Amino acid sequence: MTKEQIAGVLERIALLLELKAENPFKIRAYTNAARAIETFGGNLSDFQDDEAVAKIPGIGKSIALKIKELAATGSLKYLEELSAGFPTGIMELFSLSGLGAKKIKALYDQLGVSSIEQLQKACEEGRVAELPGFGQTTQQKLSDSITNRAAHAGSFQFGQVAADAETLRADLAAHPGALQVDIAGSYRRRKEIVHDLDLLVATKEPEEVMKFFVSHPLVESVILQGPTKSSVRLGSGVQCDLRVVTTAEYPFALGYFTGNKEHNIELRSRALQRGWTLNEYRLAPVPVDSKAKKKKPVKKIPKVHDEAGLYRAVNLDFIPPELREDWGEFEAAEKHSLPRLIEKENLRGTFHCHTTASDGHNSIEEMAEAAQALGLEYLGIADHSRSSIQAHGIDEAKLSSQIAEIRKFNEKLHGFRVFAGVECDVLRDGSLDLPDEVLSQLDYVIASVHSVFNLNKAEMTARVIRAIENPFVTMLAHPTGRLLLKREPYQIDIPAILHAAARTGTWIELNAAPKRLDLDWRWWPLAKQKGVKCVINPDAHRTERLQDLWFGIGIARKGWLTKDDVMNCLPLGKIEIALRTKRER
DNA sequence: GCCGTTTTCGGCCCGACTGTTTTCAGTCG
Repeated sequence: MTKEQIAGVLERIALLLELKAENPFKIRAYTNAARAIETFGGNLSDFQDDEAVAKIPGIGKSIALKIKELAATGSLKYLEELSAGFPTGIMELFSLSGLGAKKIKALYDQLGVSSIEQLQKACEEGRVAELPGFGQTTQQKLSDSITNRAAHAGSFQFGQVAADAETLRADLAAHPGALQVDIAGSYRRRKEIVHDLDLLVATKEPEEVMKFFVSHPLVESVILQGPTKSSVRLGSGVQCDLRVVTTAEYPFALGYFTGNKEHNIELRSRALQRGWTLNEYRLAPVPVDSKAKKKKPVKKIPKVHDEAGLYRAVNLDFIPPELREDWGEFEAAEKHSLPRLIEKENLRGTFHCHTTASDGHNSIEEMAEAAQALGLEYLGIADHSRSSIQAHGIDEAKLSSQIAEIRKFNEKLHGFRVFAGVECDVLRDGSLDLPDEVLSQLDYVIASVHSVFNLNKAEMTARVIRAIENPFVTMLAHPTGRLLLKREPYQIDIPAILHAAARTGTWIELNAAPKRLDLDWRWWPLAKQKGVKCVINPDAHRTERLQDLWFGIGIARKGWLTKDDVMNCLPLGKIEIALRTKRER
């Protein structure tokens, strides 16, 4: 049984306990345990070892035994007993916004509603509005919620919401009443998937700013509106919350709404150690507790004017937003060993781009011009090889003429260079789609898997390792083949791939296209530890998409990478040497 | 049900907003 499946069972138990109106802290214990299992990164091959499982913070004896039973038998008696009290369909009601356990229980007990379909019918017949505690408005909201639930499912690729987010940020910043504006939340942490947008404004005119926000043209409907907090639904379907605070509160609110839950808990506990409580508004002395036997000496609360001041107050270096995942950043910030993360300006060129020769939409000249406009010094052209029929892959003859075209084009350029490459398919057996004689004429080669995704882990891993053992292969593109929210990664042993990449000196791509963002940020610290170099590529099929490099920078920062870890931060002269050195290994 | 560098018992985050109420329960993040 996988971690995810176990976590799913624990979450289900929590919901059932909620329906039974159990002790809320017991319910939270199950929710916490689910999260603990999900995010547990340690080495635990066997969930049947209940003593080891109980050592995971948030999991105790009782839940560890239930996990053991699950892992051993695939089922859980406790869950079956709990489930017996309710029809199976009732759980889906939790997915509707505005519906929690209490209301679901009331609908079930009094109307016999136990599925979304039955709820819809009850709303249409006006029976919901007649229940005590419900009314016309609630009935209408539930009905709307059912109609829109597919569109509001609530997961978006970062790139799908970025344009709206930046428009709102800019328009709010232009409002005369807005003193400071940021997009906080998972967006600021550059998560590859976001569920909502959290905007924050410092102002002396909260009502004016709120009014401006809820009537913005991107807003489709207003979910709730108050003096300090409003929530709206944008036309794209994403929910967007705005919090309004004073300038003095701003750094606390920005910190509070940026860090993930675990990061914030750690930050608050550090404040508590010093005798302070931390919330989204301020740092304050812990309220005097009459029951306390001894009084803790309270340190003087320092003045905080910005986020850096907030971290300084608890003896930490400033932690960049991308790292606020409770993933080792506190230890590093304490030891002053946080890396100096890569920035957009560090990029000097990029490699994985397509032209009209295969499935791109622009010519070599147009792509080169766009790269220059972005301030880059070099651009690699890598069209698909012949096996990628769907992408109009090119054969040896076409590739040869493209190489000649690029060489000739370079003669006209000054201070900028186009490199001739190819995105060469890795065939089923790990051999490459083009012979070495052809590959040797190029400046570099990208190896990519575009077919036969369904191999088992061992076969896929061996296939890719064979490909990158070819000395002409410079880099491995999108190593897991995932398409965020659309296609799962294929089965592949990433640590083994990284090991092989370190051995052969092969660079690993961080594909910056927002639908991929592959290799995932969670693997980059391991890559770095093994000495594997990163290359950030936009996989651009048209000039505008070169700007996707920006998404790649966000993920590289999340992966703790510096400019020294990323090959395309090298200037032109040095990258030319690096490309030659790779194939001479 | 989990946890403990004061505690093995007694805490466990809490503030914002809405709708249905006449002072608050439910939901959300």
